[in-house]
Amino acid sequence: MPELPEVETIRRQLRGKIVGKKLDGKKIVGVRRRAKILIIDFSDGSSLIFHLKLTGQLIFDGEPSRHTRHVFKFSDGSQLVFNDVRKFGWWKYVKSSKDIEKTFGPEALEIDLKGFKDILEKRPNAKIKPLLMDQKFIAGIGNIYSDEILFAAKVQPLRRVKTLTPEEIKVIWLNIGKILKLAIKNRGTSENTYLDAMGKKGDYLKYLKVYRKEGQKCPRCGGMVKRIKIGGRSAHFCLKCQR
DNA sequence: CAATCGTCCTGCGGGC
DNA sequence: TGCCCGCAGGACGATT
Repeated sequence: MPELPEVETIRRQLRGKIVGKKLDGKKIVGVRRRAKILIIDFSDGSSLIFHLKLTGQLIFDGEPSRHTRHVFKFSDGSQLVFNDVRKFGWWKYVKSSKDIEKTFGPEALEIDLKGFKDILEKRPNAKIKPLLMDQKFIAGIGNIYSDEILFAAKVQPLRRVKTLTPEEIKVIWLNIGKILKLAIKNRGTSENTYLDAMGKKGDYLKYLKVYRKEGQKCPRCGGMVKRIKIGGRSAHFCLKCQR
């Protein structure tokens, strides 16, 4: 499912392909990302925005299939194919993307340690995993990367914010940057249906340590990886080395 | 008021 | 082999 690294991968690939082209007569001047939203900007200030949700794909010059929801055709004959098996994703044209952009918290890759500490202080009773996935709190992290970030930080997903030590907070913050950047470098995680804008799978799957590894041995300590439900969503963590 | 639950949707895998 | 059931999940609205 497309989280920050996957959408960022698509953004970088698309930028090189479509900036300068025209869509319905409007000139494309940029391709941006905010949280998990992809934004195509036009010269008149309007934008086309996309949320890929769980199974959305945006493939440049892709071949339409039975899961294709829309094909955007550029004036030079190239096209952008929007596929979505589960139909949770959406796209819309807006006069301005400002309103939607301000509904999100700070970008996960832009917040500094002090800023991270400051926002954590506002939610002392929250469980850390759902909080990392709350887009109004911090933008871009979903189920896969929240599990992986907390594993790297050796922190259990159920830990309450107020019980975290300053050192643990720092290590969580460090790993938000480290893991998201490494995932971008690998063009994301193709755990299920995700494909990048070139129609290729991402390579981060091989780096996953706990996500969907229930019952397997922890690669760090040999302990058991467990899956639990937190607020109806699955969370994976090592029983032994995550505290 | 924050946390949880139901909802949207389809493909897949487990169980029999 | 085939069918049924349950599960997966982002985000929003409703509910507790």
